[in-house]
Amino acid sequence: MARQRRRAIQGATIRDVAVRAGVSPMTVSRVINSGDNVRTETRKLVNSAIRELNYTPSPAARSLAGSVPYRIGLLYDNPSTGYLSEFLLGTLDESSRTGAQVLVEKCVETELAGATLGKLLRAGVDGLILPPPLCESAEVLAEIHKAGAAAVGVAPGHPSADMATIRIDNEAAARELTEHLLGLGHRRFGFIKGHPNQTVSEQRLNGFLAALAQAGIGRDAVRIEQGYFTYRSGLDAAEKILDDSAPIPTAIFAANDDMAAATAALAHRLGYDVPEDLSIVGFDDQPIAVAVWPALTTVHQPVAAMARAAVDLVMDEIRRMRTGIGAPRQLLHPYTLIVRESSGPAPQAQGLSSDPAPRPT
Amino acid sequence: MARQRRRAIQGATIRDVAVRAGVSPMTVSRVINSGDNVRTETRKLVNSAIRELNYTPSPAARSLAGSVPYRIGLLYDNPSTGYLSEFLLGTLDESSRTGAQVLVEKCVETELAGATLGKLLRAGVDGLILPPPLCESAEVLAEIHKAGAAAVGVAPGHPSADMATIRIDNEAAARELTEHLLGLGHRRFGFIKGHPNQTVSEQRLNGFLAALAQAGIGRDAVRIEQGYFTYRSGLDAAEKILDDSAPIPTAIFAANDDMAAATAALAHRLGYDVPEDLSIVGFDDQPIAVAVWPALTTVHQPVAAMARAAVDLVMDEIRRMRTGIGAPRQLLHPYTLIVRESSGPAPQAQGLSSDPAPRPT
DNA sequence: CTGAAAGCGCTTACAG
DNA sequence: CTGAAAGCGCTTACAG
Repeated sequence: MARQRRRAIQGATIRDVAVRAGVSPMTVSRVINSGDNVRTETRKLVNSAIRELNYTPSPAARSLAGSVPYRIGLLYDNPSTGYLSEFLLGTLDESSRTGAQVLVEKCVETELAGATLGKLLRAGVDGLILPPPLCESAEVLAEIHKAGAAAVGVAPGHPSADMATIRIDNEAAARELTEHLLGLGHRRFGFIKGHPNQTVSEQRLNGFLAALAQAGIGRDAVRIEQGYFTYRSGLDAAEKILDDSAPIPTAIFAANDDMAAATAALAHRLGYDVPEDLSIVGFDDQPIAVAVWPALTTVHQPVAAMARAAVDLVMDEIRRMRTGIGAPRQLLHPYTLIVRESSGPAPQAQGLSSDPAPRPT
Repeated sequence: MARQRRRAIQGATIRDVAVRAGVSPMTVSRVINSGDNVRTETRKLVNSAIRELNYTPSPAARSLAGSVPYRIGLLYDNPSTGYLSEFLLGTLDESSRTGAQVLVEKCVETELAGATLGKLLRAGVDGLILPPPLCESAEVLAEIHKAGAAAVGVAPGHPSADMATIRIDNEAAARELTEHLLGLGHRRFGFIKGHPNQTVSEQRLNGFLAALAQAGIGRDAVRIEQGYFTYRSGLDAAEKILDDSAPIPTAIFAANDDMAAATAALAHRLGYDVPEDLSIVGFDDQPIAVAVWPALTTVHQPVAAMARAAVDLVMDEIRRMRTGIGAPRQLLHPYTLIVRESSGPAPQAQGLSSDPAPRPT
């Protein structure tokens, strides 16, 4: 009779919550799943019991009991491995915590996004997480909408009426980073743009230009080149800026860290000291930012946290699609300016330098 | 009464196997877990029933019934982001499939591995997955052993009596890659070693040297430099090889792709054509191998598959630790030689070239 | 809107 | 060496 079973080391179970809230386990189940068919008052009671007990449903039990599990698709399209690894870190963390099942699929070519997406949908995916640049692919979004699946876009340019989004304020961040450079006395700039298929590229440029405009610096003191977020493209763009300009800028703002790292590498090759002769700043705070020397001044984008939020949000969205109530949520995450060694006082910082740094050989 | 429950889409259950074998589910459970306390004949019966029904135990049910859920820790120490992202991809995939809970923790400094590990153990982790180089950290392994936790080492140098391991045959792969170069007529080589804290570095070198020895090529035709698996270290090593050698080698084997990519970049900078003047090969087949131009000839290491196997294996190990029966499993995964554009016929391949490529400027 | 019953597939703890 | 019973934490399918 007295079968002793060591109590799971875990924490509270659905029964504990039920007892605490004075309802049946069934009602708790309803609250954590759809929230539907439960009186508002009851739901509140249950929710606070959940919070007090710090209850998390057991994924194993859930999946065993045969609830249609939350099947989430993560469709990605060749972002940098630095971004991807941090994104996956956050996803793994949160999916483990919540017991969500995540199917990952790489979209080999953007043109094939539709096919890859179809594969996920056929696998029974209820919702999708779309990191950049897929979050802005009209084709992908249309397909998802058609299939009636939930979606969360990570780092799109703008909030959306059709899907939940998680973003940072790229324009404000770029402005702040530029103000940092202005504060160091820089007055002649280079800017390497991001890939044109992402709105954030434009926003980072806009923030940069806004800061310059506010400081009264004319467009003739700025050399802008197109990049595509890759190291290679950064190298090409930096080459154009550093080879053709006379005098060269005293600071270059690259729209991401990969391109900033490439710019630093090229600057060294050309014999410039960073930041003595040339300050360089990036964006994103990816691993490469501290892997290079000097470490890059940049804007930290909380990629892992955004991925964690995406997992939660897509589960919310799946529930929302099932109940049909509410609108997709739009989250704004905080960014942080990270000042490291790649930015320093402008050379001859007596205002508008008329004495450009000599071009070494 | 007639409660219809949709039968799990899955396949056979433990009961199906029991019926087929004419035993109770309990006996089947014994067979799949320890194999102990079961008559040899009975075990055979059960095993063939398992095979015929293609039965796989449900991880969710196991974890639920076992009351102690499988909590797995993934401790990593700063591998390349390319490796990490692929590793996480595999981990996410398999943990999602099996319902295992994975806690990921980055080990900021190798010296602090103990502390980070303690954190995971306190969080109730039953088993650990250790990607390189932690799989070879004596301190970490001792700590795990002391805590009585299960462990799986991914890509250590050798099988281990104390933990399960998943490896590829690095020496054979390096030999095969070198034979590819020999087949192209190369007779003067450079080799960039991997980080000395990993046995695989040594094994890749050994495989390389073994192939040369077999081809009757003396050590004087080989220039070996130390690298540390990073792009930066590859640059430094390549510089030594290409700056100081006269004549330069016609082929350079870098112990991973990052260093091979760096070598290619330096070669271009110095005005050499790859593979016209110089063939370059890497190892691992990470994303950077196809991101650079020319794409790298390399050895594909199935990192994602190894990570998936690690998740399964650590669950096996956790069960094994609980039952105390059996020995840790040692898995060997297949590698694949991938020939791309960075390797080609040796210049003036009329045997031992006495007419070295001119050094361009 | 809410709950009692049955069951998901497996294991632990007993009893032979 | 083997099995019947109870239970892991949750959900589905009913019944109110």
